[in-house]
Amino acid sequence: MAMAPLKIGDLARATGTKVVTIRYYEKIGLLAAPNRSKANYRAYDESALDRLRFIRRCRALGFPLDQIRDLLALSSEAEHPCDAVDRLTAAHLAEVERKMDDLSRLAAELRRISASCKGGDTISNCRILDAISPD
Amino acid sequence: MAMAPLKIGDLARATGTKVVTIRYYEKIGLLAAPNRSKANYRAYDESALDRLRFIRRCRALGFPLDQIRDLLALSSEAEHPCDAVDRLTAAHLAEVERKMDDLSRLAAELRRISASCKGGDTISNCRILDAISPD
DNA sequence: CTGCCGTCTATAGTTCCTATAGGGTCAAGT
DNA sequence: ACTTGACCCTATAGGAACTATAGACGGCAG
Repeated sequence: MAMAPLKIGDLARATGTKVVTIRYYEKIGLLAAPNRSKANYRAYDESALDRLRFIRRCRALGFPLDQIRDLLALSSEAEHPCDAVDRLTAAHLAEVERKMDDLSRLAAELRRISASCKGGDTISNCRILDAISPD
Repeated sequence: MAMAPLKIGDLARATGTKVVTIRYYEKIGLLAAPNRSKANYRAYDESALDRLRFIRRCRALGFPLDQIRDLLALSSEAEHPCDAVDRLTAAHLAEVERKMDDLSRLAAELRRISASCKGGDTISNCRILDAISPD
């Protein structure tokens, strides 16, 4: 037995996405057009929820929609040729690791600022510009 | 003695930014308008390079320009009132930590895909959708 | 001194949303 | 049955953050 289908607003609330944004993703083919209810309302199932959640989190991490399309393709085409998958995952993995490095440096600096703030009532030496890949 | 000033193209190459984007950042006040050479070329110094590098990395991490403005303000105004700094850093830190979590889940899944790929010549079960905060 | 590349300003187009207008649907209350 | 309010629909316009293009000048290598 299937669960009660989700309306677009339910999906929006569950993922922190605006309703219009969901319709936009459908229009550009990132989300499949779902079945419609009698009243012509979009009726989603759980898999749409997973997919949308993934898209939104990737967006928040700075991935453009094209790259997200790539990543999603990895999940839906089981018979991908292996070398293509490898190239794609390796490239994305490298980027993800770079981002994690940058974030951890930024986090460290934010913590430092916050700590130096606890002492007095102003801060005086902020090295936030050095925080990310001083390279 | 000062270094030879950087032209806009040098800055672009050094930071992986398009020349037009740098001019755009200047126009919206994110980057200060630099001195000009005799030929009316923009002449940058090292500090512009640091600042631009920071901006670009933050953008790649999904921070909007407004938040980047905040972060940069933390570095330039030494006499920030402490409670405001604290609120700002705490909010950014929480977001940074969330992003790191998501990225590490994504990295793990990308590694898993890559590993399962090494064995055969196609992949069959991809759980990339579960990769980010299965929540 | 002639290419050719880099810079300049200014404007139009692209991506990824976001807001608004104008209208239909539905469950609850009266 | 009727209305009120929260939801849904399509369609279009606007905003943020670029990106591409046009048209003109600067500068330096051959």
